[in-house]
Amino acid sequence: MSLVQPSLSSDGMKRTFSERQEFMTEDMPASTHFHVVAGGARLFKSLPDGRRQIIGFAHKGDVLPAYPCTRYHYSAEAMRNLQVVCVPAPHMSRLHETSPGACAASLNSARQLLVSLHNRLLMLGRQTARERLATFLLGQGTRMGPGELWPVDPAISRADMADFLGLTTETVSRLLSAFHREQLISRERRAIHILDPDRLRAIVAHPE
Amino acid sequence: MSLVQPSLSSDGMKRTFSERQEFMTEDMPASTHFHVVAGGARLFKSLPDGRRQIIGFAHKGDVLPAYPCTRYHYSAEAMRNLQVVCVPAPHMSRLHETSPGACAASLNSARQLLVSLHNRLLMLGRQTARERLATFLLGQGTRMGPGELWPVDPAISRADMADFLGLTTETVSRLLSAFHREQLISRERRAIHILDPDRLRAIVAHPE
DNA sequence: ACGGTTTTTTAACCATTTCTGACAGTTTAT
DNA sequence: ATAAACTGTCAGAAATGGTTAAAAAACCGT
Repeated sequence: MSLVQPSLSSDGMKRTFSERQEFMTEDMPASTHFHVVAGGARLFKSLPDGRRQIIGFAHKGDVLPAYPCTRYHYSAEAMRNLQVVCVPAPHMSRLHETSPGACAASLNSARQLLVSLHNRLLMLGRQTARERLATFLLGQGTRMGPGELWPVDPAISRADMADFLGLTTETVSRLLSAFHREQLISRERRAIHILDPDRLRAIVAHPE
Repeated sequence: MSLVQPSLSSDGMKRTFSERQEFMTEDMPASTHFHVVAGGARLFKSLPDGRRQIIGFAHKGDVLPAYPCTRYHYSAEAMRNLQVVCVPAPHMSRLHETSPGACAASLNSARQLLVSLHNRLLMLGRQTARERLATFLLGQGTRMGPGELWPVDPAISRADMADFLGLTTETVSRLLSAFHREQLISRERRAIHILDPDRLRAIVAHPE
């Protein structure tokens, strides 16, 4: 999600969380940054009645910063096993004050995030369900690098996709079936593989 | 939108744009940052078929940064008359390298933006039209400060609201009428005033 | 391998929101 | 002053996506 900052791993407390463990919640005092060392996490916000929006996924190398607030403003939950290094907020602040490079790296990472969030605003506000899912699949596919048949992380459930895309699980399921019928993807168990990235890209660019 | 950085106004070229002038486009090389001195701007992304999503509005004091990309990734258009100071990207980079304070200020501003964008993801992905409009009105109202009867900037058209909220002008129009019937807001010409912020907040928190 | 639980898929139906088109009110141009 | 253009409002038809319900598939512990 953000840029790698290897210097962080050296100090700070290492912690491990198991599947589904919520290690950061919206009302928790924001005292430490989390640097993901292994595994993944889903980041989300919820409404009082249970509606959930996934903000993004964090992977190895990403940093979940304690934003300039007294409390975190989203929650984070471990996917698979998760290893993080906790960096105390004051420690990070000191680093930013003394090392311009570190601060610039954080700024760069924050701005990368802004760019991707702007794209997601457009997606959630103006794209159809079909376009959103195609975008999502392509985005996930590129994460894994080319030549690997474009798999989607099997730890991401239909409910996760729905909460990421602002849809319901039923709609996601329906569209995946449609994509399968159209030979755009293949499905075996939970695993999804992209068969025809070009036609998926065409869906994103100009809807039918 | 972002935090004020008064040091920027001192140098850099001052430019003025008139109503509706698009001074920044998605495919333009990102060579300068814009520091808003007076007036306002709408920031948006568009799809090839014309669908538009407003990313946000920029007001006096806000900085529109050239993100770490070769091109801007959204467009910006003047509302009313707009005065900006253009700060060349290399100049800003140098400032960030030499002054840790300046870099920290930019980082802080970027992170503030991230927080508000996360909230907007939740809004666009999971809230109803009614909740979105109530949220928007309250957000606009607080901009102006309390005690002023909570006006909404009349330069923001129905189409702007729709493109900000991921709705159509008709839906916005209908909901404004509904809010008016329910005595939540008053309307005279284009001007909107919030009459009952508490009940609007109730709509945001728990829908009916 | 078995039984129970959870997740995913499918289908029928429904609702919110969009789309289309018409009209009224305002502003701008002639 | 009148016409033209734009913006906002309203109403009905259409559609996308949500809701509900149930079956099928996958998963898990024993």
